[in-house]
Amino acid sequence: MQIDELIREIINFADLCAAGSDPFPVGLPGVTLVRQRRPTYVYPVVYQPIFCLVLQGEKQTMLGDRLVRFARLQSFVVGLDMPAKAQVVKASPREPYVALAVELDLNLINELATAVSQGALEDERALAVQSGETEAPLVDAMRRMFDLRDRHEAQPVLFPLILKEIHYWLLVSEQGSLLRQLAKKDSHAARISKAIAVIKGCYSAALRVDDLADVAGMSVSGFHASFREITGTSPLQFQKQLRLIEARRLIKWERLRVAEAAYHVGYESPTQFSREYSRVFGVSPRKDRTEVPHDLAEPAA
Amino acid sequence: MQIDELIREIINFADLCAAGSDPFPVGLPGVTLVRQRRPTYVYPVVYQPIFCLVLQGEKQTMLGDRLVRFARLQSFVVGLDMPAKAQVVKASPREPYVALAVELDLNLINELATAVSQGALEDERALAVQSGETEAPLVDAMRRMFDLRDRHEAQPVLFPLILKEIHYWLLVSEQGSLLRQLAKKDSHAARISKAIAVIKGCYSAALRVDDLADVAGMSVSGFHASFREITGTSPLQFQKQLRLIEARRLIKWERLRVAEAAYHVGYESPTQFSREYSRVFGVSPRKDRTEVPHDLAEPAA
DNA sequence: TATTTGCCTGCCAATTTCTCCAGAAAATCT
DNA sequence: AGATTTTCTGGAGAAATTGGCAGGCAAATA
Repeated sequence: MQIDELIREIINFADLCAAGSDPFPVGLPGVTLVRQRRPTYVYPVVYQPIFCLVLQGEKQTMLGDRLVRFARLQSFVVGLDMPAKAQVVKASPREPYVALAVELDLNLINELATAVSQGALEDERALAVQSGETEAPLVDAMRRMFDLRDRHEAQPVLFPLILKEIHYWLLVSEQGSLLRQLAKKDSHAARISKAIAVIKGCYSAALRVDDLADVAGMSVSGFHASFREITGTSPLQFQKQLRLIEARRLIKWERLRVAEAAYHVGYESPTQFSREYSRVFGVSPRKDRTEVPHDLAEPAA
Repeated sequence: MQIDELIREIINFADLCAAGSDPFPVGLPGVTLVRQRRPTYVYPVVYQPIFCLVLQGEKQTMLGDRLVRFARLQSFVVGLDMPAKAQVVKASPREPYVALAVELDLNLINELATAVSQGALEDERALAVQSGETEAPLVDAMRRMFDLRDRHEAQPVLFPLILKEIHYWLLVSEQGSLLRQLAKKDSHAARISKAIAVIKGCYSAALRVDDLADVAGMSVSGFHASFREITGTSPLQFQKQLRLIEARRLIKWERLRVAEAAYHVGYESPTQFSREYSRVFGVSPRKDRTEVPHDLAEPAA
């Protein structure tokens, strides 16, 4: 079966590039391969719009109050920039967690959507992260895309085509509900997306929820409800996550002092910053700064 | 008249067991006798499905915004787990408030309902607590049930029969509208009942009304409306009552510290907890903890 | 006497609940 | 079928709840 072929192929490739655990590029723009030899702790991430096909092992992510789990041949589609918590739950050196991811291009989605949507689209429940079994044509397209990685002469021509094809299949797949919504002007999803862009754009600035609702063109309460429905969190929590994740980066990798990091991401009181930091990461910022940065991979609890 | 007989009999019995004011068992499972020698303050209770026949004195209960009053030979039927406020308003040492109560078994109700409902049931207005004059066969059945209390040899055979009979009469009585509705799958009452089960099951967890509505299979606004119609209160108030009543128990009887009690019943901020507690009980939690627990019975205001 | 601890109160912004209403859908009647 | 009534849904907006924080008080502790 082609699928097993793809899996074997990719896993071999991953073994060769034993570069480590962080996602690493495969030679195609926007395409990355993720591999983990061990279950990990829960770690916070910021997703971008992405399509990720799990080939081996299992992973779960938490969006606010929601928990989704992905196993072999399942996949997830993220349609929005989203902070989340992820955890690889099944992985071993013999059988590591392996997944192939492609960044999505929302412009491309919009473009395709106009061509696709004849029938009036139903209002489906659209979540920021959709998951489920991967439809066969998608797996196949991913395989063909992956095969392009060292056909340098073919890439410039074929890669855009396959990318477009993947976007198409996603758009019409079951998991594509959010993408379809996003393409629809004035849908809730599209409005929330606009608001999220604002939050991301200035996450270190003081944020007034009223203004966001305004940007989205919704009532404050309606905005809250939709926001939660789609992202699984409230606007403020969303922003807080972004802030803290960035702060952590500043602290662990840029070695900023705690207070500096706090101010940098928009906190006015280092006290408050410290409290929230500890609550989210389980470690105080001071500690994170002191300790040597280490690999994500850890024996699972 | 047989009724007077029953009353005299029970009152005598109650005098014998001068155990005090709390409801006390009469030797039949699920059957209790309530006696109060004095009017009481308003006190919060959590009803279970129950049928309660008032024999002497008067009592009133408040469900949210509704006030119902029960006097001699009136009775009330509670079909749902319901927090409420009760108050004995007419009682004296010479003529105490006396009532006989039987817990109801909703499974039994369902069972009987299928046997009973030939005619398509009308949609009647169904309230969580129904009250009114007690129909004669019911009083009679209650009398016969009460007489079983010391016929230990007859109990195993006759008690289930009488219980069933009582359920039957309730189901067809005027006060049985809620019971009839509950038995009907997909009725509003049945849906709300499901939601209430959820609330009760985890009243100390963060609860989202959207989800409750989901459980009930109704729109949020429809859910609100139905919930209020049946219970006389809103979902949040309902949950809050449960929380605070439990918290009060923890504070007065288990002697938990205020903050602990707050966390225990699901508040994340003792501040807020304290505020609400005072509002509902008229006394700050601190005070309730400090003061010696005392009897419910107090001279009425 | 000074400090600490536990709690209450007021204030603020965020979040959620809840009412109300218009339009859609379903049921009922003609 | 078509008309009418009833019921339901979804959304806006007002109102309430919530949690955080600062200030204060009073009892317990040092």
